[in-house]
Amino acid sequence: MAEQGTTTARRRVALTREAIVEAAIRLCSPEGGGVLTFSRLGKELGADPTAVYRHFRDKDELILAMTTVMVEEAVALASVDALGPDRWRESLTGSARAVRAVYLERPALAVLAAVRTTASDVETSSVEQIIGMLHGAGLPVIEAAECCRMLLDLTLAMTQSSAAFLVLDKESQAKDDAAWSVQYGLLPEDRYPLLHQSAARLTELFRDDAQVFELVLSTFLDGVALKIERARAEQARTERTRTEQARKGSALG
Amino acid sequence: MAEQGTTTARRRVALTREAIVEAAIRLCSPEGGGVLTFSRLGKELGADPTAVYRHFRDKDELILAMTTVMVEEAVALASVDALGPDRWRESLTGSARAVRAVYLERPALAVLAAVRTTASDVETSSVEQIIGMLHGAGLPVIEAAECCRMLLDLTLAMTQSSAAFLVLDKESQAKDDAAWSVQYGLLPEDRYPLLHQSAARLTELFRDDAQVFELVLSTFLDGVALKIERARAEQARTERTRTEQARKGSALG
DNA sequence: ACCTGAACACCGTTCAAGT
DNA sequence: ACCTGAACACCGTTCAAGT
Repeated sequence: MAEQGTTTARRRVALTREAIVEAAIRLCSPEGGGVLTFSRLGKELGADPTAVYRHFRDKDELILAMTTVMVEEAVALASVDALGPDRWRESLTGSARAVRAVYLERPALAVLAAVRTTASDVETSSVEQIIGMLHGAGLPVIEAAECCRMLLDLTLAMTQSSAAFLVLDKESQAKDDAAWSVQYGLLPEDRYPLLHQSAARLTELFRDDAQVFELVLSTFLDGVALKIERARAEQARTERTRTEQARKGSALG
Repeated sequence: MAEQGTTTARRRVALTREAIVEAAIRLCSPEGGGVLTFSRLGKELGADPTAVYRHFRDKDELILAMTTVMVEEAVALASVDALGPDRWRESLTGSARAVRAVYLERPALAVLAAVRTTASDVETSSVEQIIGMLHGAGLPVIEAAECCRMLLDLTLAMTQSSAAFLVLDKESQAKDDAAWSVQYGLLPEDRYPLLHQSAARLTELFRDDAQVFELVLSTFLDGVALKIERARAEQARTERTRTEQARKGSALG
């Protein structure tokens, strides 16, 4: 009998920063309703909506704290399979998928969080780890850092875009969906022969943006692989030159 | 003396769909204030805020109309330099940059528009054109369509992300900026040697997300180039086989 | 037929008052 | 020290009333 009262409000929880953040994150998941307002948050906590202001300066500060928690969860999930430099591709793919999955569990938060920076320790060491992996694979440090940042931006941006669609009310979602289906179904073959030919695939991709993300990720990583190959070739070339010069030097000396 | 009255409201315009959309788009640009509300829109039109409801069912319908206009502008700008299949890379780069530029001129609209679909004719023919170019470069039609969709999603997602930051109030922007600078400046070298080494570059990339976009775009297109090479090689292989079989057939016949 | 203005529900936020 | 509840400014939207 931990519960008391007959209201629809959730169990009364001690109002701490952590309890508030936890409740707020819960509200952002589809099961929690997918909307974050002070009114709903107050009900979830069994307290007055404005009580939250005793622990957070404003909504922005609350969102920042929520984001930190979510990022830490994503990083923990992502770095589980931190494989060696020879398997950088699988590692990066796994990390990107983990971030996306954790974010899409709370679309309403993902939309709010994607822009904001959270300077958490665990995130920092994860970035260091990724740079190390790419560097170990053959990329100069600066270039490795660039690739890490690109992957992060790319993943967050596309995830946020998916989240934004999930947050739309059902009506708008249906409107968008219908627009695509109808449009691609009615394309005149003589004016748009190629679109007509690929309409089925394009409709499929629209319905499932996880697939688009996988394709983009794979294509992007192909580009990274190319950078690594080039870097290795360059390194091999300079080493060969150095060896030759050394040989020449010893021959002359 | 076209102007009259002493209010801060703009010139009184005949209330048509086009006039409303034009005014609304203007409000979304930084010069226009960068915020779209019915109140501000009414003032801009010199009419009662609720007068807009005589021409648009709700705000969503207005945003859809605004998005259509902006997309058409972007497409017009993007297809100016539609070069041949041999220069697909420059064409796609130009298109992506054009879309990004047009969207970032009205960050407040970009944020609202990025998810919504607008089935405009001019957009359709632009997509057909891009698929044709990639197909001409050697990609099978379906794969060309996939690449087109990937590029579009990628560009819109990253552009929307940049727009979301521009829409943040100055205070939050400064907070984010400070967070990055401080964090990367204070990283202990012994724990984060690689991050310490690339801190300057990472800070630069954070400050200038146009640069990140260019890098991602280039890396992604490297991946597309690889797909094209593979497709060409595959095609050459099957053609050779067919020729050999034809030769064998004629030798046997 | 089109525009106006009062009204409503909802949002984030403030502040004086309670315990 | 922490929570409550009335109040405020602002938002999108509705609707009866004007012309």
